[in-house]
Amino acid sequence: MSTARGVPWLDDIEMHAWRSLLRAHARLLARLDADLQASQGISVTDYEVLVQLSEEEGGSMRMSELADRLLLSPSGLTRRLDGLVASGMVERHRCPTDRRGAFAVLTPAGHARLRAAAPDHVDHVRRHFVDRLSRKQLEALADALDRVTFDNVTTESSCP
Amino acid sequence: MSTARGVPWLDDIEMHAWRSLLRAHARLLARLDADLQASQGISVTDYEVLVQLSEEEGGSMRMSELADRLLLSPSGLTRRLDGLVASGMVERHRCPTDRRGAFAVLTPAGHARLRAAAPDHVDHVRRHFVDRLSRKQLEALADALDRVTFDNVTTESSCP
DNA sequence: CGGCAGTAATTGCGAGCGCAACCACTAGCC
DNA sequence: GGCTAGTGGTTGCGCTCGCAATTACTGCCG
Repeated sequence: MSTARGVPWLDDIEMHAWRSLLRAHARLLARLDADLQASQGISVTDYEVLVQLSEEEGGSMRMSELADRLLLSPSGLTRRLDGLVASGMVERHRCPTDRRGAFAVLTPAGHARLRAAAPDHVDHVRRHFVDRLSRKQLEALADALDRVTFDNVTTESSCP
Repeated sequence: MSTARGVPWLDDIEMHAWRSLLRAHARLLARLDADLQASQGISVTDYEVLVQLSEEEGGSMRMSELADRLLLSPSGLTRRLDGLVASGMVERHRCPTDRRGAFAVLTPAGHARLRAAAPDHVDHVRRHFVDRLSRKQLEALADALDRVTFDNVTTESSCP
């Protein structure tokens, strides 16, 4: 069976894979967010900011770089950082060599908050995701999903 | 290496699988939404409503049932339907046997809109997702993701 | 029958995010 | 040097969504 344009419809297996991806993502994120909020009073998105910064030398990263890693738009990051700055976990520093630019810098308080929350979050991710899959399944999952992501950057590539 | 609570940290493979899931979902949805919006002027979320209704006998479904299938909260669905009703693709019908309830019903115009958009959307899903994976990979993906979803319903289950 | 707990859908409100417009600044070209 | 194109980050605005409160109704128990 084909669509009007000759494209074959999705069969059961294809549809199943597609819907499973949507469902797994939605439920997993909702669950992890609820769990971390309940046990540590911090959202997963804020937590991810702290993680990214902590992985960088000096706990410091350019805004644009940080936005890329968090899959966030520049404006989204600006406002997310506002909250973290307000609660003293991150500071903004002007870039000395390019005065347009700014760094997000992890404060000692932010680092402490991350260290306090990390064990719980890792535990949640294990319980709801990692520990439900075998080693081979994890590798296969990552491989398949990377194949999907590859070349799916949002940059327009319309060459007729 | 373990966290303070004795939970082992995620190793490279575990972390890779986890981040790949987040990235694949984010990029894929952004891409499909942009593509369908560009080619058919309809959002993927609106499209999904039409799909769910069309799969039901008479193109009609209870609000709560529809919300579940779309992974949407009741209030979210109410407002999403407002838009579709305003553009004439869906109607609300009161339930005759239970006057609290309502049905969302696909109109002929909504059905036509769906038929017009479906080939394009299926094509996009194929190009960015399904056709990038082998049959075995699709099955493995669905299986792994279902294992993650299983029992991850948002219902609280806190029994000490 | 009368009251009351439970349920279906909607509405008020606020959080989070992206796009487009907007500074502030850099860099290249004359 | 001065002008212009381009870049990094922030702000105005609007959209989507979830939670909590609300409305309208059902169904049960006395």
